Amino acid sequence: MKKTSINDIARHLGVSKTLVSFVLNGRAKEFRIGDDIAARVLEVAREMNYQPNRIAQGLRTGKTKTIGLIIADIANPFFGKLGREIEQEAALHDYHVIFCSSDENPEKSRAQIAMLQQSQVDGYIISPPINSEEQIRLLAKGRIPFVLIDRYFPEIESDYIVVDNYDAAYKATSHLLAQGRRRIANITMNLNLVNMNERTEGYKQALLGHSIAVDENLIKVLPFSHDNKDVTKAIQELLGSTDGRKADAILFSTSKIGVMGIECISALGLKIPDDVAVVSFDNADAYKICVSPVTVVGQPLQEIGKTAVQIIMDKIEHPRNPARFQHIKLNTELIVRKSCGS
Amino acid sequence: MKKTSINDIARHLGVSKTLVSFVLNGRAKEFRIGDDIAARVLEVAREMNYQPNRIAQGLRTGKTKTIGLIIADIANPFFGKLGREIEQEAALHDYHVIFCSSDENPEKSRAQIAMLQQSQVDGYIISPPINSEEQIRLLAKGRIPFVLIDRYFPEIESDYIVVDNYDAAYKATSHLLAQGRRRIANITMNLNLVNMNERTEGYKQALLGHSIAVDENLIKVLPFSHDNKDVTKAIQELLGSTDGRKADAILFSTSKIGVMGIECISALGLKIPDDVAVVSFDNADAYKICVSPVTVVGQPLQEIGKTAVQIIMDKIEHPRNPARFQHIKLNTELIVRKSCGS
DNA sequence: TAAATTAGCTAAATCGATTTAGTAATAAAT
DNA sequence: ATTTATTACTAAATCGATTTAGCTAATTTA
Repeated sequence: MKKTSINDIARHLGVSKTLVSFVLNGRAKEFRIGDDIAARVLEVAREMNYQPNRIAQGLRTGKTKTIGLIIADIANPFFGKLGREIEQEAALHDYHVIFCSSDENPEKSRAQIAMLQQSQVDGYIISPPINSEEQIRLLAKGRIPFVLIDRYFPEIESDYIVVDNYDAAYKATSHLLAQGRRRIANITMNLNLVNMNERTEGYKQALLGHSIAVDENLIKVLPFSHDNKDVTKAIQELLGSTDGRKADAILFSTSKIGVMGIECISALGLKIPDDVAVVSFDNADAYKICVSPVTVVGQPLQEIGKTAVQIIMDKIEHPRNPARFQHIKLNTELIVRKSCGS
Repeated sequence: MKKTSINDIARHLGVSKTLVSFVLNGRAKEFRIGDDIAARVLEVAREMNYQPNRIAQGLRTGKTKTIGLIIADIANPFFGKLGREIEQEAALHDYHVIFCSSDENPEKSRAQIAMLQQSQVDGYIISPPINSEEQIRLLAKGRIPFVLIDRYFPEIESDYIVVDNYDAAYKATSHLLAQGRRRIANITMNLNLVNMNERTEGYKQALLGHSIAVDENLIKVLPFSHDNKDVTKAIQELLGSTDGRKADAILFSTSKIGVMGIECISALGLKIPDDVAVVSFDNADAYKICVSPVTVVGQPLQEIGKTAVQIIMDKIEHPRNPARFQHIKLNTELIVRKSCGS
């Protein structure tokens, strides 16, 4: 049972495949195809269950109706939710998306971009790992539409959609200060990532704004591919000593770190918020049912995803020369729960 | 800066594109291409940064090196993790994957399958919604490789990979019984899904096996697209009355329901495990940092994902006629934490 | 009535690869 | 010296669409 092609329909009706193509593309009027034969084509196409071959269309038109998405890890709910929004918005434009998890590894992302290029995707949405500047620059040269999300490279001209990380961390830290916390720690990861860096900057400025000196010992930067051990060590150093703990509050810069961190805090037998207050980036499900539900910085995932797709679509449909780049910075929302005291 | 094609290389070297194709496919020896010219081709290909056009290859060879994945929701960590495993294993075979979230909606899944067919994917991995039997049957007729995961249709001949849901629920329920619980409830969703049905069957048989009658009032079947309200209602009915609660334990059949459920339990001011013991399917992150960490039924996601891809690859590479179908049933692991008492 | 226009359709090129069938030149065998 | 093999390569068909250029017959205009 081979698939029906445009040729099969043409042969079946004794007309040219040109005619069939015109009709199926809804351009019958434009090319003065007779009403009766046009109707017959549609009818036969349905009868024979004709499905256009997108690969063939793609070869001829240069459009695959596919966008490539590179994120750190689709198993991470933050990216999962983002991916879902992107998939949904893309579907509205009759596009589908190839998901690639880079693990924040520039070598992986390089290989993934290459593969997506070979597959002739029409556009890319990328959350670029550090040290992937060169790949991105190359992409830009290739004139293939792309948007960066979550982070960006200040030195590269491109479209990007991010949240106001500085402001978000500033708000979160201020909230902790307002609850009377003074020795506020920050656990984050590789500060070469702009977004992480901005978060820590916002945290520092909030402290300074309230006339509190920044104590570098309270800032724990985890190695890139962190795991439970790294988090445990950081928490130990901040809260471990029995006589007077170093910190009375922690700002987690990602939910992956935060979830592990809270696990450690519980393991140490400490209570949130009594022994230590907690705020985290990203509104993970886990935070809702936590020992004491965690106050978080919520990101507008739907808007990020939707806008990213829309920018890509716009670039695909209206290739501008020279390009004008959109730099979109969205606001976050501090969702107050119980982890900072009442 | 247009992309380099095989023709460009051929022209540049004054040879035929046939020769170039042979060399680039590593079939130089096979077709007796001279060593020197073969070396030159490779050299020039690198210099000109040649990237094969997979779309063109796909059209000619009929292989797109793409597999389509249809799951309920990529934002759901269960499917996110599964998707990640599938992506990873596929990459090993130089395949990539198009993700589609069906929301358990058969109409969506139908449209997604159609789109994937048009895109000529080489194979499908599908977690089929209820009432999608007809689509699956059609796929089977089309001779395109596919595997079902998480659930299957007993009446359709196909490959599938599932876990032993009956056994998993039996073990989980037995564990609750062993902790002295007697009024054990089950909150699940649409029982037309085989996997959900098997879970509830395992639950019932465990009760009967311990000479406890099944009380249908303790089994709450949530509507298909359930949300917080549905869960709240179920929990209310089970635990709401102040005088003597109906249930002293709950088995949640999915983590999505379970996480919401625990939120409700907390909202009612009840304590786990003192007021009610809890076991849930799926080892969600949230369960690790819960008020009292939740005992769960862990599924072998890596094995499911890996095996699914391997079966698809095998079918793509060795199209068998007549087909022989693999029915794989994997074991689960009961991960005991604190939510059932000590 | 001849020229110009329009309606309705088709042939063939094209996208970028793969693959079959073949050719020309040289070397080996008879 | 002729036939046969072998070596090194190429022309052209093909996959399934889109699209340009053009053709014929009927109709309108001059």
